[in-house]
Amino acid sequence: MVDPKGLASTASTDADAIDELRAQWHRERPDMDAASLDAMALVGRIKRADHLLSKGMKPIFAEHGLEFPEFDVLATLRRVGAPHELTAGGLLKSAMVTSGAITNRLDKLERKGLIERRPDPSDRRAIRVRLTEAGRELVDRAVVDHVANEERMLGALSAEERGALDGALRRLLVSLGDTHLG
Amino acid sequence: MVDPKGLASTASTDADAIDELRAQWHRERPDMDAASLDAMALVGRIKRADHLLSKGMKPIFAEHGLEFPEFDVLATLRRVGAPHELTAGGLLKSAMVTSGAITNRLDKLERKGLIERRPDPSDRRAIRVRLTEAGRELVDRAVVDHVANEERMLGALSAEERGALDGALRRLLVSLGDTHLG
DNA sequence: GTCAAGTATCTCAACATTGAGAGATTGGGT
DNA sequence: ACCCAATCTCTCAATGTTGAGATACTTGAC
Repeated sequence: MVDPKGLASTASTDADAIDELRAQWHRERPDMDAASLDAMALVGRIKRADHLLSKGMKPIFAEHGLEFPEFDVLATLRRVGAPHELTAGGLLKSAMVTSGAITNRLDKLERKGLIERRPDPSDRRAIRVRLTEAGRELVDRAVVDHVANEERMLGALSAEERGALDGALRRLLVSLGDTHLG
Repeated sequence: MVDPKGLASTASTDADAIDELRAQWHRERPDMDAASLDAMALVGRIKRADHLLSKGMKPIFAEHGLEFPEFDVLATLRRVGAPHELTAGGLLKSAMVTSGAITNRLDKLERKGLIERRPDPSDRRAIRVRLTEAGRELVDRAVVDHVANEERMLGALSAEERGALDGALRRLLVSLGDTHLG
């Protein structure tokens, strides 16, 4: 078992699944240098963290009769402010999915009466998607439970650790060009 | 526009899409406290980082005729070492997907001649999945390009930043119980 | 030994997404 | 005015995943 971070004497640093993965690659492919393995480990940790956090969110959304894709649309409409309206294209870019996925999400939400579609008065190719009263009430309730759950899942990290993590991720995102929602 | 990190005077810190999202929520729901918004932002950054990194990996896998799910299985078998063999259950736990997904992945890889399924001699419920020679050669080639690409995508971060990010993510993962691959 | 509970894999329907493409509309250049 | 490229949304087949259930086998308690 390698100790890539040189922290064997630091009792507070426990190993995670990715340390195991890195050690396996190091044993099997000793030709890969440390920087490569570190990159692989970091990307792997981001993926696994996303996976576990997403899994932990599901039950909260389910309590409100939603799944993440639906909540994502409702929350996007909610946070742009009254009249809680965007075009399908605006939603698409914010959600980072393709147009087919947005059509599907809107169909589901429309059937539930949480959003309405109306023609865009200034561009007849576009539609305007708007939260219904029921939709606004639901997302306003759901978001409170959702963020409380997120805080709970991050509970093991101190404010300093969260700040460091957040700052480094912001720099990564900026470098990947993720500078705008729409 | 809020400045949640108090870094307005630090010219080197650019805003990303999540800063925009946070500002929108702050304006629309001033009742949500800073810690809640910070948690939402951090989780959002992890999700967006995963999404962008995953998207950036696709073309590399495609160059080798693979998609991520297939590469994931091949890489898991490769890194356990000779004879590059695991049960379907072992693969399932490492990949964090359900049994149906693993069956599907193995079917595809078997059709391509990259893995073989044989009965487990010591447990007749189980199957042993093994890299073929073609599978081992392919994954050994693909992994080199893959990690080079990962390094490239992380290129904007200094070694110190990567270390801080990695360390904080490890602590998060450990706190979420992600301590073993299998 | 027998039986119940647990485990390993596969099957299958439901669902979300992608990616290519169609249809309608817009807008700039000529 | 006209055209052509770009834009906006929807459609649809293909793909991958989940989650429940079926089947076969193993294990431990009695």
